[in-house]
Parts: sequence; C-alpha cells; structure tokens
Amino acid sequence: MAAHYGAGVEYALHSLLYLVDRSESARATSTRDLADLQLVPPEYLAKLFTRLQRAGITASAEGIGGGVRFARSPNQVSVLDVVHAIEGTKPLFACREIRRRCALFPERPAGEKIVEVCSIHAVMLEAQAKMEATLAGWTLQDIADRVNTKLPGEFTAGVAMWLDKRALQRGKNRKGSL
Amino acid sequence: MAAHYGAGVEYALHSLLYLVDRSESARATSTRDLADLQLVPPEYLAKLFTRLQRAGITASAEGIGGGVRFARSPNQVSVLDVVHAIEGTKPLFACREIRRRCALFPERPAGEKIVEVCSIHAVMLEAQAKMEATLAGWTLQDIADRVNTKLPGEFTAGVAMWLDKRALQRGKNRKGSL
DNA sequence: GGAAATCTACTCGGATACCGCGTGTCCGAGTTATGGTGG
DNA sequence: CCACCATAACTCGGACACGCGGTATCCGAGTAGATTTCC
Repeated sequence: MAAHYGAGVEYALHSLLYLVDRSESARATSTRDLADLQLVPPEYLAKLFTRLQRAGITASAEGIGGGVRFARSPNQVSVLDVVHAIEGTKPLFACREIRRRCALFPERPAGEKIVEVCSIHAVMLEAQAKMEATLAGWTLQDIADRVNTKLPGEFTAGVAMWLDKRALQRGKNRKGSL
Repeated sequence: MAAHYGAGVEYALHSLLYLVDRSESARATSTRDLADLQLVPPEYLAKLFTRLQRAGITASAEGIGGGVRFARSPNQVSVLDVVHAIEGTKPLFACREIRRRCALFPERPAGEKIVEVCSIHAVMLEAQAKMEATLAGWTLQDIADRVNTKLPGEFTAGVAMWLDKRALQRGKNRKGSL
C-alpha cells in the first residue's frame, strides 16, 4: 500500500517539469504560484524546493521578485537526482544482519567469518542498483519533451500564460516582462 | 532512512533459508524454534508464515508435531515471491495524477486527453519492473547454495543439530512432566 | 489389551497497543524591489 | 529632482501537530499426537 517514494517526490518532479518549460524566461517562478497551479500545499512545496536547492538542482532568488529557477540545465538533472534530493539515499532494504545474531553463537557470532555482505542483502542491493540506474537514465528534459509531444502546445502555453498573469498580478511594471 | 521492504521480509527470507537446508527432513520445523534460533519475536514470525502459506510457498502442519515446510521446491520460489507474500504488491511510487488536478481546468481537467499513464509514473514503473525482475531472478535455492559455499559445513550442520535437539527436547520434557 | 477420554503443544486468525516517519501547518527571520516621503 | 525610508512580497529554517502503517504482543480457537483411563 505505502509506496517507497512519497508525495514529496511527486510534487517536486511535477513542479520541476513546469519549470522546464519556463527555463528560458529571465524571471524566476514563485513557488506559491507553482503550488496554486497544482493545488498542492504551498508551504510544503516551498520546503521541498529548499532541498532541491541544497542539492544544487535549483537556485532561489529571495525578496519580492524572487522565486526559483534551475541551477543547471534540465537535461543534466536526472529523476534520481530529484529523488535523492527529496528523500535522501533511501535504501530498498535495511539489512539487520540477523544471521549474526544467532542463538547458536551468543558470544562470537557466526558472522565473524562473514566478511562480505549478507547474501540476501546482496540481492536487494543489486535490485536497487537496477532501479536507480533506470531513474538515472531519464532527465527532466527527456520527460518534458515526451510530455510536450503528447500535449501539443495548448496546455503548455496555457500554463505559461497563467503563470505570467499571476506574476504580473503581483508586480505591475517590470522591465523585461514577457 | 525507512526502507521499502521492512523487517518482515528479512525475517521470512532468513527463516526460509534455514528451511531450505532442512527441506529433506520428513519432519516439519516449528516456527517457534526458527524464531528462537534467530532471536526474533516468535508470534510475529508465526504470523508471517501464515502469509507464506496463503501464497502457496509453505505448508503448515497443525497439532503437536506440527510446523512448517516448503509447499513447493525452493528452487521454484523467488525472492520476489516471498516479498509479494509478505508485503503484498507494494508500488515504488503511488501516482496521484497531480497533472489532472490543475487549477487551470477545474471542471474538465487537462488529463481528459491524457489517456496513457503520467510520464513520471511511467518512468517509475519501468524502474520498479527492473527491480522486481532482479528479485524474480533469484530463487531461495540459489541463495542457500551461495551461502553454503561461503560457510562450509560447520555452520549449517550446527544449525541442523540445534534444531533437532530442540525438537527432541520437547519430547523429553513431555515425558518428564508426567 | 484395546478403545475412548484427556492432556499437551502447535498453528491460525483477529484485535490491539506502540511508535517512528511522512505529510502538512505555522511562525519568525532575513531579503529585495516598489512606492511614498522629505529635503 | 533625488536620496532615504517604510512596506509588501518572497524565501528560508525550525518547530510542531496529525495520521497512517509497520512492528510487536496477546488471546481464544482449532487441531493432532501421545499418554492415561476405563471397560
């Protein structure tokens, strides 16, 4: 029932996808607008972006005209990067080394001779590596491109207009306005 | 910090590995002995074995001489089978279809035209498939063989003796108690 | 001596308590552009 | 007209409440085998 990756990852990824379409703009995008657009908790989303910033994925501009933008190109940010930024390096399996706590050898556990990792743990690590390799193979630019080929124009353009209108609604005259 | 697969999976897998070495024995193995051997909660381990039974991995014999044994050969039980039996089909990512709840289209969501799965979800599903394929590629017999090549004999034999002694000790206590 | 009753040990299944963690909210602090104010 | 100041809007970071789900425990019920009891 409960998934490995939570809602934070989903919020962050979708928000970043919207940001990809706006990465050309000179203006930063407000996290509040991003939250209102997707109907997700604004404060929570803002907190998520602080983690993305710490990971070097986005950069934040403080102050009244502030907001977030990409710190590096979206085609150099993988899905795994985002996941690690939000959730940290979450293991698929937390091995407790049960075999070493065997009732047979209370003082000197059997694991004395087991220098390598537990065999079950090894399998899990292999599975996790395969999974993360897949996530590392997709960049945000890849996904954004794929989405844009399925939703031709009107949706992306509508979102861009909506975000611009929101930004304009706050500040009236700004140099370099779109 | 929190892993995708919990302690239940670890308990079950290690217990089943011990069972592989005893799969030749005609007698069933008590779940209580299995728990005491590994110093894990006996009631909890017993509950886990009921799930393994429902999945058709093990079979239980009730009554005084009861216990558990494999329902099918250990080389036909994959790690993924055990994981599914214990944790159920746990998704890597629970997509909430955020893109459909866009503030732009409150009545008719944008997802109206999105017949396929969300692109982010698709990436996650691909990663999950890779992971599960790895887990499905390893059988309990494979892991048991690998362990036994690293721990030559004495450990496995010691465990077998310990379990046999426990089973025998119960019979003796019964005689003495009368 | 054999059949039935009893007793013990085991698994099964539900109910429940505990607790850590993800999710979401709130608030104060720091920062920056805008607009107003006074010289 | 220009310099200065107050204000609004935004991000940052910590603290905290809430709820869910995994972990663990307890108890009653059902079952099978060994022992005892009775005829």
